[in-house]
This record gives sequence, structure tokens and C-alpha cells, in this order.
Amino acid sequence: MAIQLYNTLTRKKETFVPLEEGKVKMYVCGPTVYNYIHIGNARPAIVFDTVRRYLEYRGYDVKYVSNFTDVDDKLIKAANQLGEDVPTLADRFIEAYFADVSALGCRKADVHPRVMENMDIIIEFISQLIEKGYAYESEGDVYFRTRSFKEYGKLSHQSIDELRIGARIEVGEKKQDDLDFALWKAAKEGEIFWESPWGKGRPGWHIECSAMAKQYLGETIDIHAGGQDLTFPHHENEIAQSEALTGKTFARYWMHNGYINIDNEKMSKSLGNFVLVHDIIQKHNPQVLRFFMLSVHYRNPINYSEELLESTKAAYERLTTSYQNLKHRRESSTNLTENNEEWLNKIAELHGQFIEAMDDDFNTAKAISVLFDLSKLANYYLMEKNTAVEVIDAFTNEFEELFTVLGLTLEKEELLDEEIDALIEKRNQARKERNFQLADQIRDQLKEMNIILEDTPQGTRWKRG
RNA sequence: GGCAGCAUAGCCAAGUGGUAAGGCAGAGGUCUGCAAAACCUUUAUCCCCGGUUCGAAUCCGGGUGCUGCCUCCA
Repeated sequence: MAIQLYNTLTRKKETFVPLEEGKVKMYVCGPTVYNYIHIGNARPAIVFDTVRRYLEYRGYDVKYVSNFTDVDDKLIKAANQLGEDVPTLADRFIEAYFADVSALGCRKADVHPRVMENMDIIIEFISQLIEKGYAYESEGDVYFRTRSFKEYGKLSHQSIDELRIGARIEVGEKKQDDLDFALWKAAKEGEIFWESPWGKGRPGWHIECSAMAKQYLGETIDIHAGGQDLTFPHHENEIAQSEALTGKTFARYWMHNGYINIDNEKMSKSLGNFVLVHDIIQKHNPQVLRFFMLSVHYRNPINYSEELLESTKAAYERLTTSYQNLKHRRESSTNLTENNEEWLNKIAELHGQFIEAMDDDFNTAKAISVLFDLSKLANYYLMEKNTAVEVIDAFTNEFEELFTVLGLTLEKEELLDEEIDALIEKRNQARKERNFQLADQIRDQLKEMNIILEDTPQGTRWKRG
């Protein structure tokens, strides 16, 4: 069974077949680094990190590229307000981006190209578009001649004429046609600039991705991904630029993740309901946020609220508790082989269900439900009088493997310090003597130290509260 | 005006033709010295109307409500 994925270009689920066998070239549009990222930025980071992990898990060699937009209007504005220069500001928030996103379990891309560091290839790209007649210079700006690209609108499924009707596009006198978009913008007084054949200026927004994708992945890539809002105009424009230049398919599969709402409202600046990852992870386990994002299919909208995150936390802990309990039980397990096969088969069956779910357009919501089934099965096994190391290990390995695919971590067992150890020992002694008052007192004492005790037939186990 | 998407239990959320996964919350029970964890039981004719079909949450038509894109935006 092969991986199926939904392609925005065809509006259908398709069997994923990379251009080159066993290899995947993947480009994900990254953030504009003028602030800390909000949870709307976090969703594609998490979703496509998971896609990448899964592709690798299924044996593909994935080259993953994700850019930083580090020069644009928003950066210039923010830098002015803060009295900083643009590169300094960008550096600062790129660092913050890595901190946030790594807390959320996202691995670094193979390449994180920045606009500032790729100015030559961007200028070269624009020059070639002009040579080919797809772009023209006008008073220091350069525009793409949208109508010259016949297939314009194929991604967002809009015809040029429809776009015109609804267009509220600013009619710049510099443009030859309303639909043309900027490849290069002449610098205004005091703005950061680069030298170019058209004078001092900076790139337009869309050109960077075309140029850098080509530079780091080649003319045709397998998967191009980003938020749904990028479909038009950003990705549409990328296709126009790239395919006009090379005459080849730019990206074979387009993936777009759905939006995030906050308390059932659109997250927007005017509503002031921006939620920064930076702030959430002060209060909540970042893993819970990742789990939350993955508990909904990536193409569906997702609503964020504190309450939902709280209930997600309970759900997440159900899994980790189950895993910890398995670990605890291992010590008292034996080499018993009776019925082992039966349990191992059930685990294997769930494993298959997980793969099936992920193969189907990365259905992480369904995959997570398999994790709960695994947890249920494990808890059930733990009710057995005697347990086998082999089965316990099969369970814990399965947990670890599937969690890793989703980029989730299972906390490692920590060592208790001697003082706490002694208290647990003292309490068990008290329980033996049926001095429950003292036992409860010690349990309360440990609870204040954030240690929660659970008595089982196999001895007392503990966890952090 | 154009183009899309969504509507499943108190809440979140899978499921695209065969009589509704999973989680959270609630109720009752088992286990426990008491707890905790866990387990068991319990809570939905899938927005409305019509059609196709032996059979539809799932396909078709109509309606209602909500949302997004068409303008910087993940």
C-alpha cells in the first residue's frame, strides 16, 4: 500500500510517487521573521515536520528545505519601530523561531535559506524572466507579466478573468496590467537595499521561494507545502515564475494545511487574539501543543482554546502514563512465554492500523486513535497476574516507535534522589504496620514535592505531578 | 460577484455506500486500608428537505447556518 496524499493542484488524493525513486524533495514556506511565531505558524511547522518524519519512516530519503523571509515590508516597519536594523531583527527572530519550533519537536530543515543570503540567485532569476519576456522593468521596479503565463490560476482554480472582476488590486501606474505582481521593488529613502541591474532595491515576496527552491532542490520538486492562505497569490505566483522560466513542472504535489481559530474566532491582528508559541510553552508542555495539532487532520480547521488544550493534556497523559506503567512493570516481569504470541500479534495488528492511517493522507487524528488502542491493550495486559519481559518490551518499543514518527517524546524515567527514596521506604514500612495515618502524611508530603505515589501489587510506583 | 471548505454525542474528533473509531468531561460499578492508575457499564438514527439505492453520515439536487481565499498573512 502506497502513500496517498491530497494534491491542491488536482483537488484529489493521489498516490505519492516521487520523481526520483526513494528520494523526496520537499519545500515548505517558512515564516517572515519580524516577531515571535504564533500558533498559526506552528501548525505548518508541526504538520510538515510530521510528513517529513513519516516519509523517512517509510524509507524515503527526504531533502527538506524551508526558507526564512528576512527582508520585506513588515520587517522594515518593525525594525524602524524598534530602532533596530533589519538584519539584526531577523537574526533575533530566527533564533527565537528555532527555539520555539524545536520545543515543539520539529527538526531543523536540511537547508534554511534566507533571502539576504541568496540575493544573487534571486537577481539572476529575475534577469532571466526579463530576457524571456515574462517580466519588465518599470522605474526601478520589476513586474511579472501575469497574462503571459497561460496556466495562471491552475493551483487556486481561478481564471484570470474571474480574478480581474473581484480584484481590488492596487492599480500602480508602473504596472502594465493590474494583475502583474512585483519581482523587484525599488528602495525608498532610507530603506535597506541591494544593488541590481534595475538600481537599488529588494526582491518582491514571491520570487524568493521560486529562486531558492530551484537553487537548493532543483527545477522540479516533489512536495511544496504551506498554509492554506498561501495558495493564492503566493503559490500561484511561484508557479508562474518558475514554470515560465524553466518550462518544467515546478512542484508535483501541493499540500496546504488548514487554519487555526482562537476561541472560535479568526486569529487576526485587529481582534488582538494572537497567541504566540513563546507564551503557550511557558505555561504548557510543548508536547501537548504538538499532540493537539496532530489530533486534527491537517487539512481541517482547528480551534484553539485553553480549555481544549487542557483536555488534550489529559488525553496525552493517558498515553504517557500507560507507557510509564509498562516500564515500572518490567522489573517484576518474567520470561514467561505462555500467550506471548497472542499479545505480540495484537500489537502488530495495531501497528498495521497506524501505518494504514498515516498512508491515507497523513491522517494523524486516526493514527493517534490507534495509539489509544495500544494504550488500552497495554493497560489490559498489565491487569494480568504474570507478565513477560518480551511482551512488555514489545509494548514499550511500539510506543516509542510510533511516538517518534509523530515527533512526540516519552519522558525518560528519572532517578529519584535519596531523600525521596527514603520517604517512600518509610511510608511502605508504615503501611506494613498498618499505620495509615503516617503513611498518608508521607504521601501528602511527597505530593507537595510534586511526587505522586501509586500503590500496585508489584510495589509502589511514582510519577511527577 | 467569483472560487473553495465546513456542519457527526455536553466538548474535541475520525469515518466517503452496509445499520456510527478514539479522546475529554459526566454518571454508576470493580479494584484499593484510603487514594491514584486501570478496567467494566452508560451517553448520537451524523443541520433540514427531497432523490438514487436492497441499503447513505457517506452519492445527487435543493435549503439553512458558519468559515476561508479573491488584498500582507501559516
